[in-house]
Amino acid sequence: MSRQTTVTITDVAREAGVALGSVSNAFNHPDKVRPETLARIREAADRLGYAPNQSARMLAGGKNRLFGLILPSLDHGVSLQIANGANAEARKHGYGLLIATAQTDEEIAHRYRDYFMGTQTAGILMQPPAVLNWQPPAHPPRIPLAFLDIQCDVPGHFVAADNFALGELLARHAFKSGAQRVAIIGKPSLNRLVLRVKGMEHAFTTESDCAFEVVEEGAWNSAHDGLDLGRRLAERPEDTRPDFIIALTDTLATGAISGVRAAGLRVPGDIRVAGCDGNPLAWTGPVPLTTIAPIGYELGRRGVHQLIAQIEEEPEHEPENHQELVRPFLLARASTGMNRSDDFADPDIDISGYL
Amino acid sequence: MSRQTTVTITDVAREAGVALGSVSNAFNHPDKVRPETLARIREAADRLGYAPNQSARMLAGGKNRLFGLILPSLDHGVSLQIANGANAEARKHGYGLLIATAQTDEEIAHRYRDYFMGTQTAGILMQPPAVLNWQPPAHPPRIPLAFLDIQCDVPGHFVAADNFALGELLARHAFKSGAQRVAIIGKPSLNRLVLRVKGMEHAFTTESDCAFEVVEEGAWNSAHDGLDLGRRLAERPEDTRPDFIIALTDTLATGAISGVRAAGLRVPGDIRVAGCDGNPLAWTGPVPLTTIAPIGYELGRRGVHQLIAQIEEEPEHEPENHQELVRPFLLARASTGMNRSDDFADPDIDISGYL
DNA sequence: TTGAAAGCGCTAACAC
DNA sequence: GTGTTAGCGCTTTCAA
Repeated sequence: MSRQTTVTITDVAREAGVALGSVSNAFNHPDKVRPETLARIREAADRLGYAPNQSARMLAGGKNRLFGLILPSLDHGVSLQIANGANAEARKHGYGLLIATAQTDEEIAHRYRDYFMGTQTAGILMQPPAVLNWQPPAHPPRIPLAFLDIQCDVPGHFVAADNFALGELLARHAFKSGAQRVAIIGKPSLNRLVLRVKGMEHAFTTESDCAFEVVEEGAWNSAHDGLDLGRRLAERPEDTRPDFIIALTDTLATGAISGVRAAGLRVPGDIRVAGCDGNPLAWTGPVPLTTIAPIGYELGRRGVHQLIAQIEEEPEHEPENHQELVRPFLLARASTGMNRSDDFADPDIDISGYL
Repeated sequence: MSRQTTVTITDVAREAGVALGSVSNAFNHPDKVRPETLARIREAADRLGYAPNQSARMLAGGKNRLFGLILPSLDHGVSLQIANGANAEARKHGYGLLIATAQTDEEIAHRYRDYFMGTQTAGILMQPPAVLNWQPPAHPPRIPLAFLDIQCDVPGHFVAADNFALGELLARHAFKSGAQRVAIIGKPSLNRLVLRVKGMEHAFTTESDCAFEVVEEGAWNSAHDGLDLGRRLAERPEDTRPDFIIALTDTLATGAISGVRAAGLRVPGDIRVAGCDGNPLAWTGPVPLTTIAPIGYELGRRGVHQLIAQIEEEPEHEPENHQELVRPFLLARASTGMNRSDDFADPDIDISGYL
């Protein structure tokens, strides 16, 4: 038996000896079917291996308790955290989550977006690719939509870390831990990096008399460039050498630590080093890195909230800007001397807890 | 304008002043439409913000160049690798990939499976949850289906690391590096762990006269239990103390290294330690860990191959068992003394390359 | 409670 | 090439 390609609702109805409509009710409004009939229908469905054709369901007007999440990749720390946060929160509210990765290819991202829209997904979450001055599509979306990990002031829904506050936080950590000369390294080639730098500059100039410089060099996400920068800074004569390095990303920071040590200096003994983006993937170096607590999970959670809010609220007459900012927290560890660097695997850097 | 809920193909046809069928052709068989008409249609579609209703498309008989991937979670090293491998391979063959995580909940996994089947997904890939004696569902699938990270001999398609060979590989590494007394630690509570142990036992007994014992204690994936075991083994009197520890998982191994060091012994100086499952998430300890090269990416790739093969081949009359085994490779690093443990962030443990 | 019938938006086959 | 039409499988009225 069952060498047939497709089992339809009609087959189940025939098998159970009831009308088609009753089978539909059995699945969608079980309370409207007499229990005994319901049992017979379920049993018939099982025997036949019936799985409803979702396309037909949706077409006929069903709602889909499913969100779509479009990520540029799945190997970057934040994306993974977003996926897990969004998944947990969606589940909590009775929704499922489908994740797609677009490999930073706009064309592919569009295709997934159209697919999700075209299958009556309840909402779409999207982390835009890491490009400077990214802008959301002009067309107002036809279904709930929110963008993650991006600060933006055009109409739409956006969730991101408060990168300005994040910059301030790290700057304060630097001068409170006694830094005299701070070097901020990394090219601010993304809006969020620019905001971090602004936050740092603001805190340094208004709250301290600590000297600082911005070394705008190297790719924003290259451990190799970090190593190079770290070494060069460490090799400066002692009177111009920074005693604290803030790297705009953790990857850069990890590289910088290696660079400083390659130049024969100690971290945090001679130079303290901090990262900026709570990226557990970069936490594999010999010194546990001070950085921001990973925030992606929270971004994912809040994104789902935004979606649910859009579903429940009246649609807006005038599209407005909804920017939600998540407050960052510092993770003070050995690389800035705020925590012992012991011999054991530091439980703080069991990264699996952060993914 | 466009305050309308849905834009249909009819709207586009009217807007472009052509018949409905031409719009359909414009999207699905552009070559069947006069270029000038095509341009007019595309422009109208754009202006209206038209996105085809995928449900209707599928219902009407379209094929979906999309695979579904169901994972127990996204925080375990292998799952992430699978996702990336499957994604890359799918893309290469012109398919998309939708990823869902079931949180080890069979019920939810079923729901995603039914969803994928019900949306005419071209095929489904599934990594079963980590339970002993897992078995695939009895119903022969109606669409291409393959299971990843599992060795199984019932009818169906399965892809996994060759865990027996993996065990042999590690055992050989141990006795070739001069081990006299080996302790294998971890409870073999999953089929794949059992196979690893069998492989080790086989290699030890047939190829060496090295003494070995299996310490079946602790959860299979707990760094804490690893620490405990490592410490206890290190605290044994020198004549019964192992000089080589093979942990059944990397998480256990990382813990064990800390345990050995906590007991005042050195790794690899006094005791060498190796892991077993190429899980980059566990590579955060102070000593780079010898283990198997991460294999998940390859599992994902091969899984997609299996799916494509099923799509292209004739359906089988008699369902057969197709078990594909991926050959494991050793990643020899400092924890077994096969590689220098230098001061810098070891490029080998830049885990992002393995995810 | 149940059964019959009207579409949902689209594709493909057909006639023009 | 272009336009017309018959379903795809299901949900949801509406009568019975």
